[in-house]
Amino acid sequence: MDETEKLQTHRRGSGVSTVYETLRNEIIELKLPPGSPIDEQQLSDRFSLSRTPIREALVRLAAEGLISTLTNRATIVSNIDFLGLPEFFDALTLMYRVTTRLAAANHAEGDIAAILVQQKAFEVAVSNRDVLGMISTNRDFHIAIAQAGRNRYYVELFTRLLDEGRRILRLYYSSFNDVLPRQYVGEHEEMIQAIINRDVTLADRLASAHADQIVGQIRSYITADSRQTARLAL
Amino acid sequence: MDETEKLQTHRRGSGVSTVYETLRNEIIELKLPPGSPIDEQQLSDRFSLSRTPIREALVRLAAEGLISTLTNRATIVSNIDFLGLPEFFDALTLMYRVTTRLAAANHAEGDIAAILVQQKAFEVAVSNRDVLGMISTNRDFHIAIAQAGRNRYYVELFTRLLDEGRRILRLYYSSFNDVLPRQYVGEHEEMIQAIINRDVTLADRLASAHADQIVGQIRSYITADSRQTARLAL
DNA sequence: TGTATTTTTCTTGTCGACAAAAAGTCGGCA
DNA sequence: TGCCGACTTTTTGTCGACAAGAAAAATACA
Repeated sequence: MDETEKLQTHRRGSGVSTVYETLRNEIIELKLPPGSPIDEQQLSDRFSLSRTPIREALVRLAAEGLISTLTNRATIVSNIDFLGLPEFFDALTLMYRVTTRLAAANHAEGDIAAILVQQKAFEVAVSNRDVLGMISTNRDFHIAIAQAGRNRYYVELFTRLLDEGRRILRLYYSSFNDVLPRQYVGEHEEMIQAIINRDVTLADRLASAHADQIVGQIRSYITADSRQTARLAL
Repeated sequence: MDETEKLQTHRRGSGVSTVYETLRNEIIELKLPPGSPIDEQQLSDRFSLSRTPIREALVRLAAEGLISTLTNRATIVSNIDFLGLPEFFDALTLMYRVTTRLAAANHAEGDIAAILVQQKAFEVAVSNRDVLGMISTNRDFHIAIAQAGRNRYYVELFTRLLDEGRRILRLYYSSFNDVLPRQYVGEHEEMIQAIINRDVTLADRLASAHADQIVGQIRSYITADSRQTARLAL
């Protein structure tokens, strides 16, 4: 780490949040890969803070499941649990459906505009073939929808799931081609229209199909047979 | 607080968990009512610990939303958000359904036994007219079902929702009569049978009805018209 | 040379103290 | 008497240091 994070003095109380958010981002963006050890002393030097606020930030990350702390031993970035993937897909699909449904039912003044902003950003990322941008703008788009649904419990769980999804997708982002993302743009537009029309049933159906698409795509990445010798004639 | 919590020396690392769990229980059981201030110094004395581990426990509680911390100012037990109750009911109902469904689909060796243990405890609480016991054993029963469903995301959210529900119910526990709880015993038994038979559809329907019951009951408590002068002839 | 045991080192968990921020208090002034 | 500003007190956020536990290294022994 060659970057000296903050040289100027922090405002009292802002330290923990800064550390928390910075580490959170680095974990989700795989800048800190799963399994990598977290050294408190090192972070203390990096942020020019005592170990106490560092520790509080780590406790918050641990509560979110982003890091795992072995008592009295090391603390590491949580591994991606491939065995738990079916559970993950199930919950993700349910949240896609529920949030889109609720958005159609509950959206109010300004929600649509917020959703459109994110959709626009997603479109730009797609046309730029900016794969990492697609992953993160797609997340923002769906969170905007969730927020329009006005249920903080769903928003919170969905955010966690989408961020966990970002970690997984980052592993395979080189596998992205540009045909599926273009399809997503269209699906997003359909969902927005259904939400505007307050067509709950259609919103649900579209979200469900959309979720199946994404889950299917992730599945195909993971199970992709990358053996170069597979087609070898013997 | 006349209770001296722990006089003997703690095992290293066990301190935070102890404080966390103790406070968590006291918050959920309304022993620490919503809005009551949390004094770090006081807790430090009570648990015979430095303020550092106390603080880490508080950070965890804050991450769960059980306490609210005003930066540089006070930290208090979170208020029960009555305005957010519709969201709460919606999420609670969904989790009732999803967990019972999954339990019917995924339960394995030993799960049923664990569920029956909790159901037995609930029955005992009901026949003893132990209202507080009913509230907590009912929670344990449904968490046992959720665990049989094998989805950690749902288990986690459901646990949070049920515990938040315990706080609310405690406020009205004096309103409990013994007719509804007896009905719950029957409904629980039906749900168990559906799970054993792996009848997903029936499990879903029963859970849905059960959730409606409970939500309706809480609603009736909250909106109960307790004005003594209401029937006064004028 | 391989294994068991002790020693060292490193990291984490805990502590007491200090500093900053806010609330509360007191006195002055209109 | 009522309001405003400076001072005091209280509580939180941060710090540097120490102690315990575990891993790694070094040593002793078969």
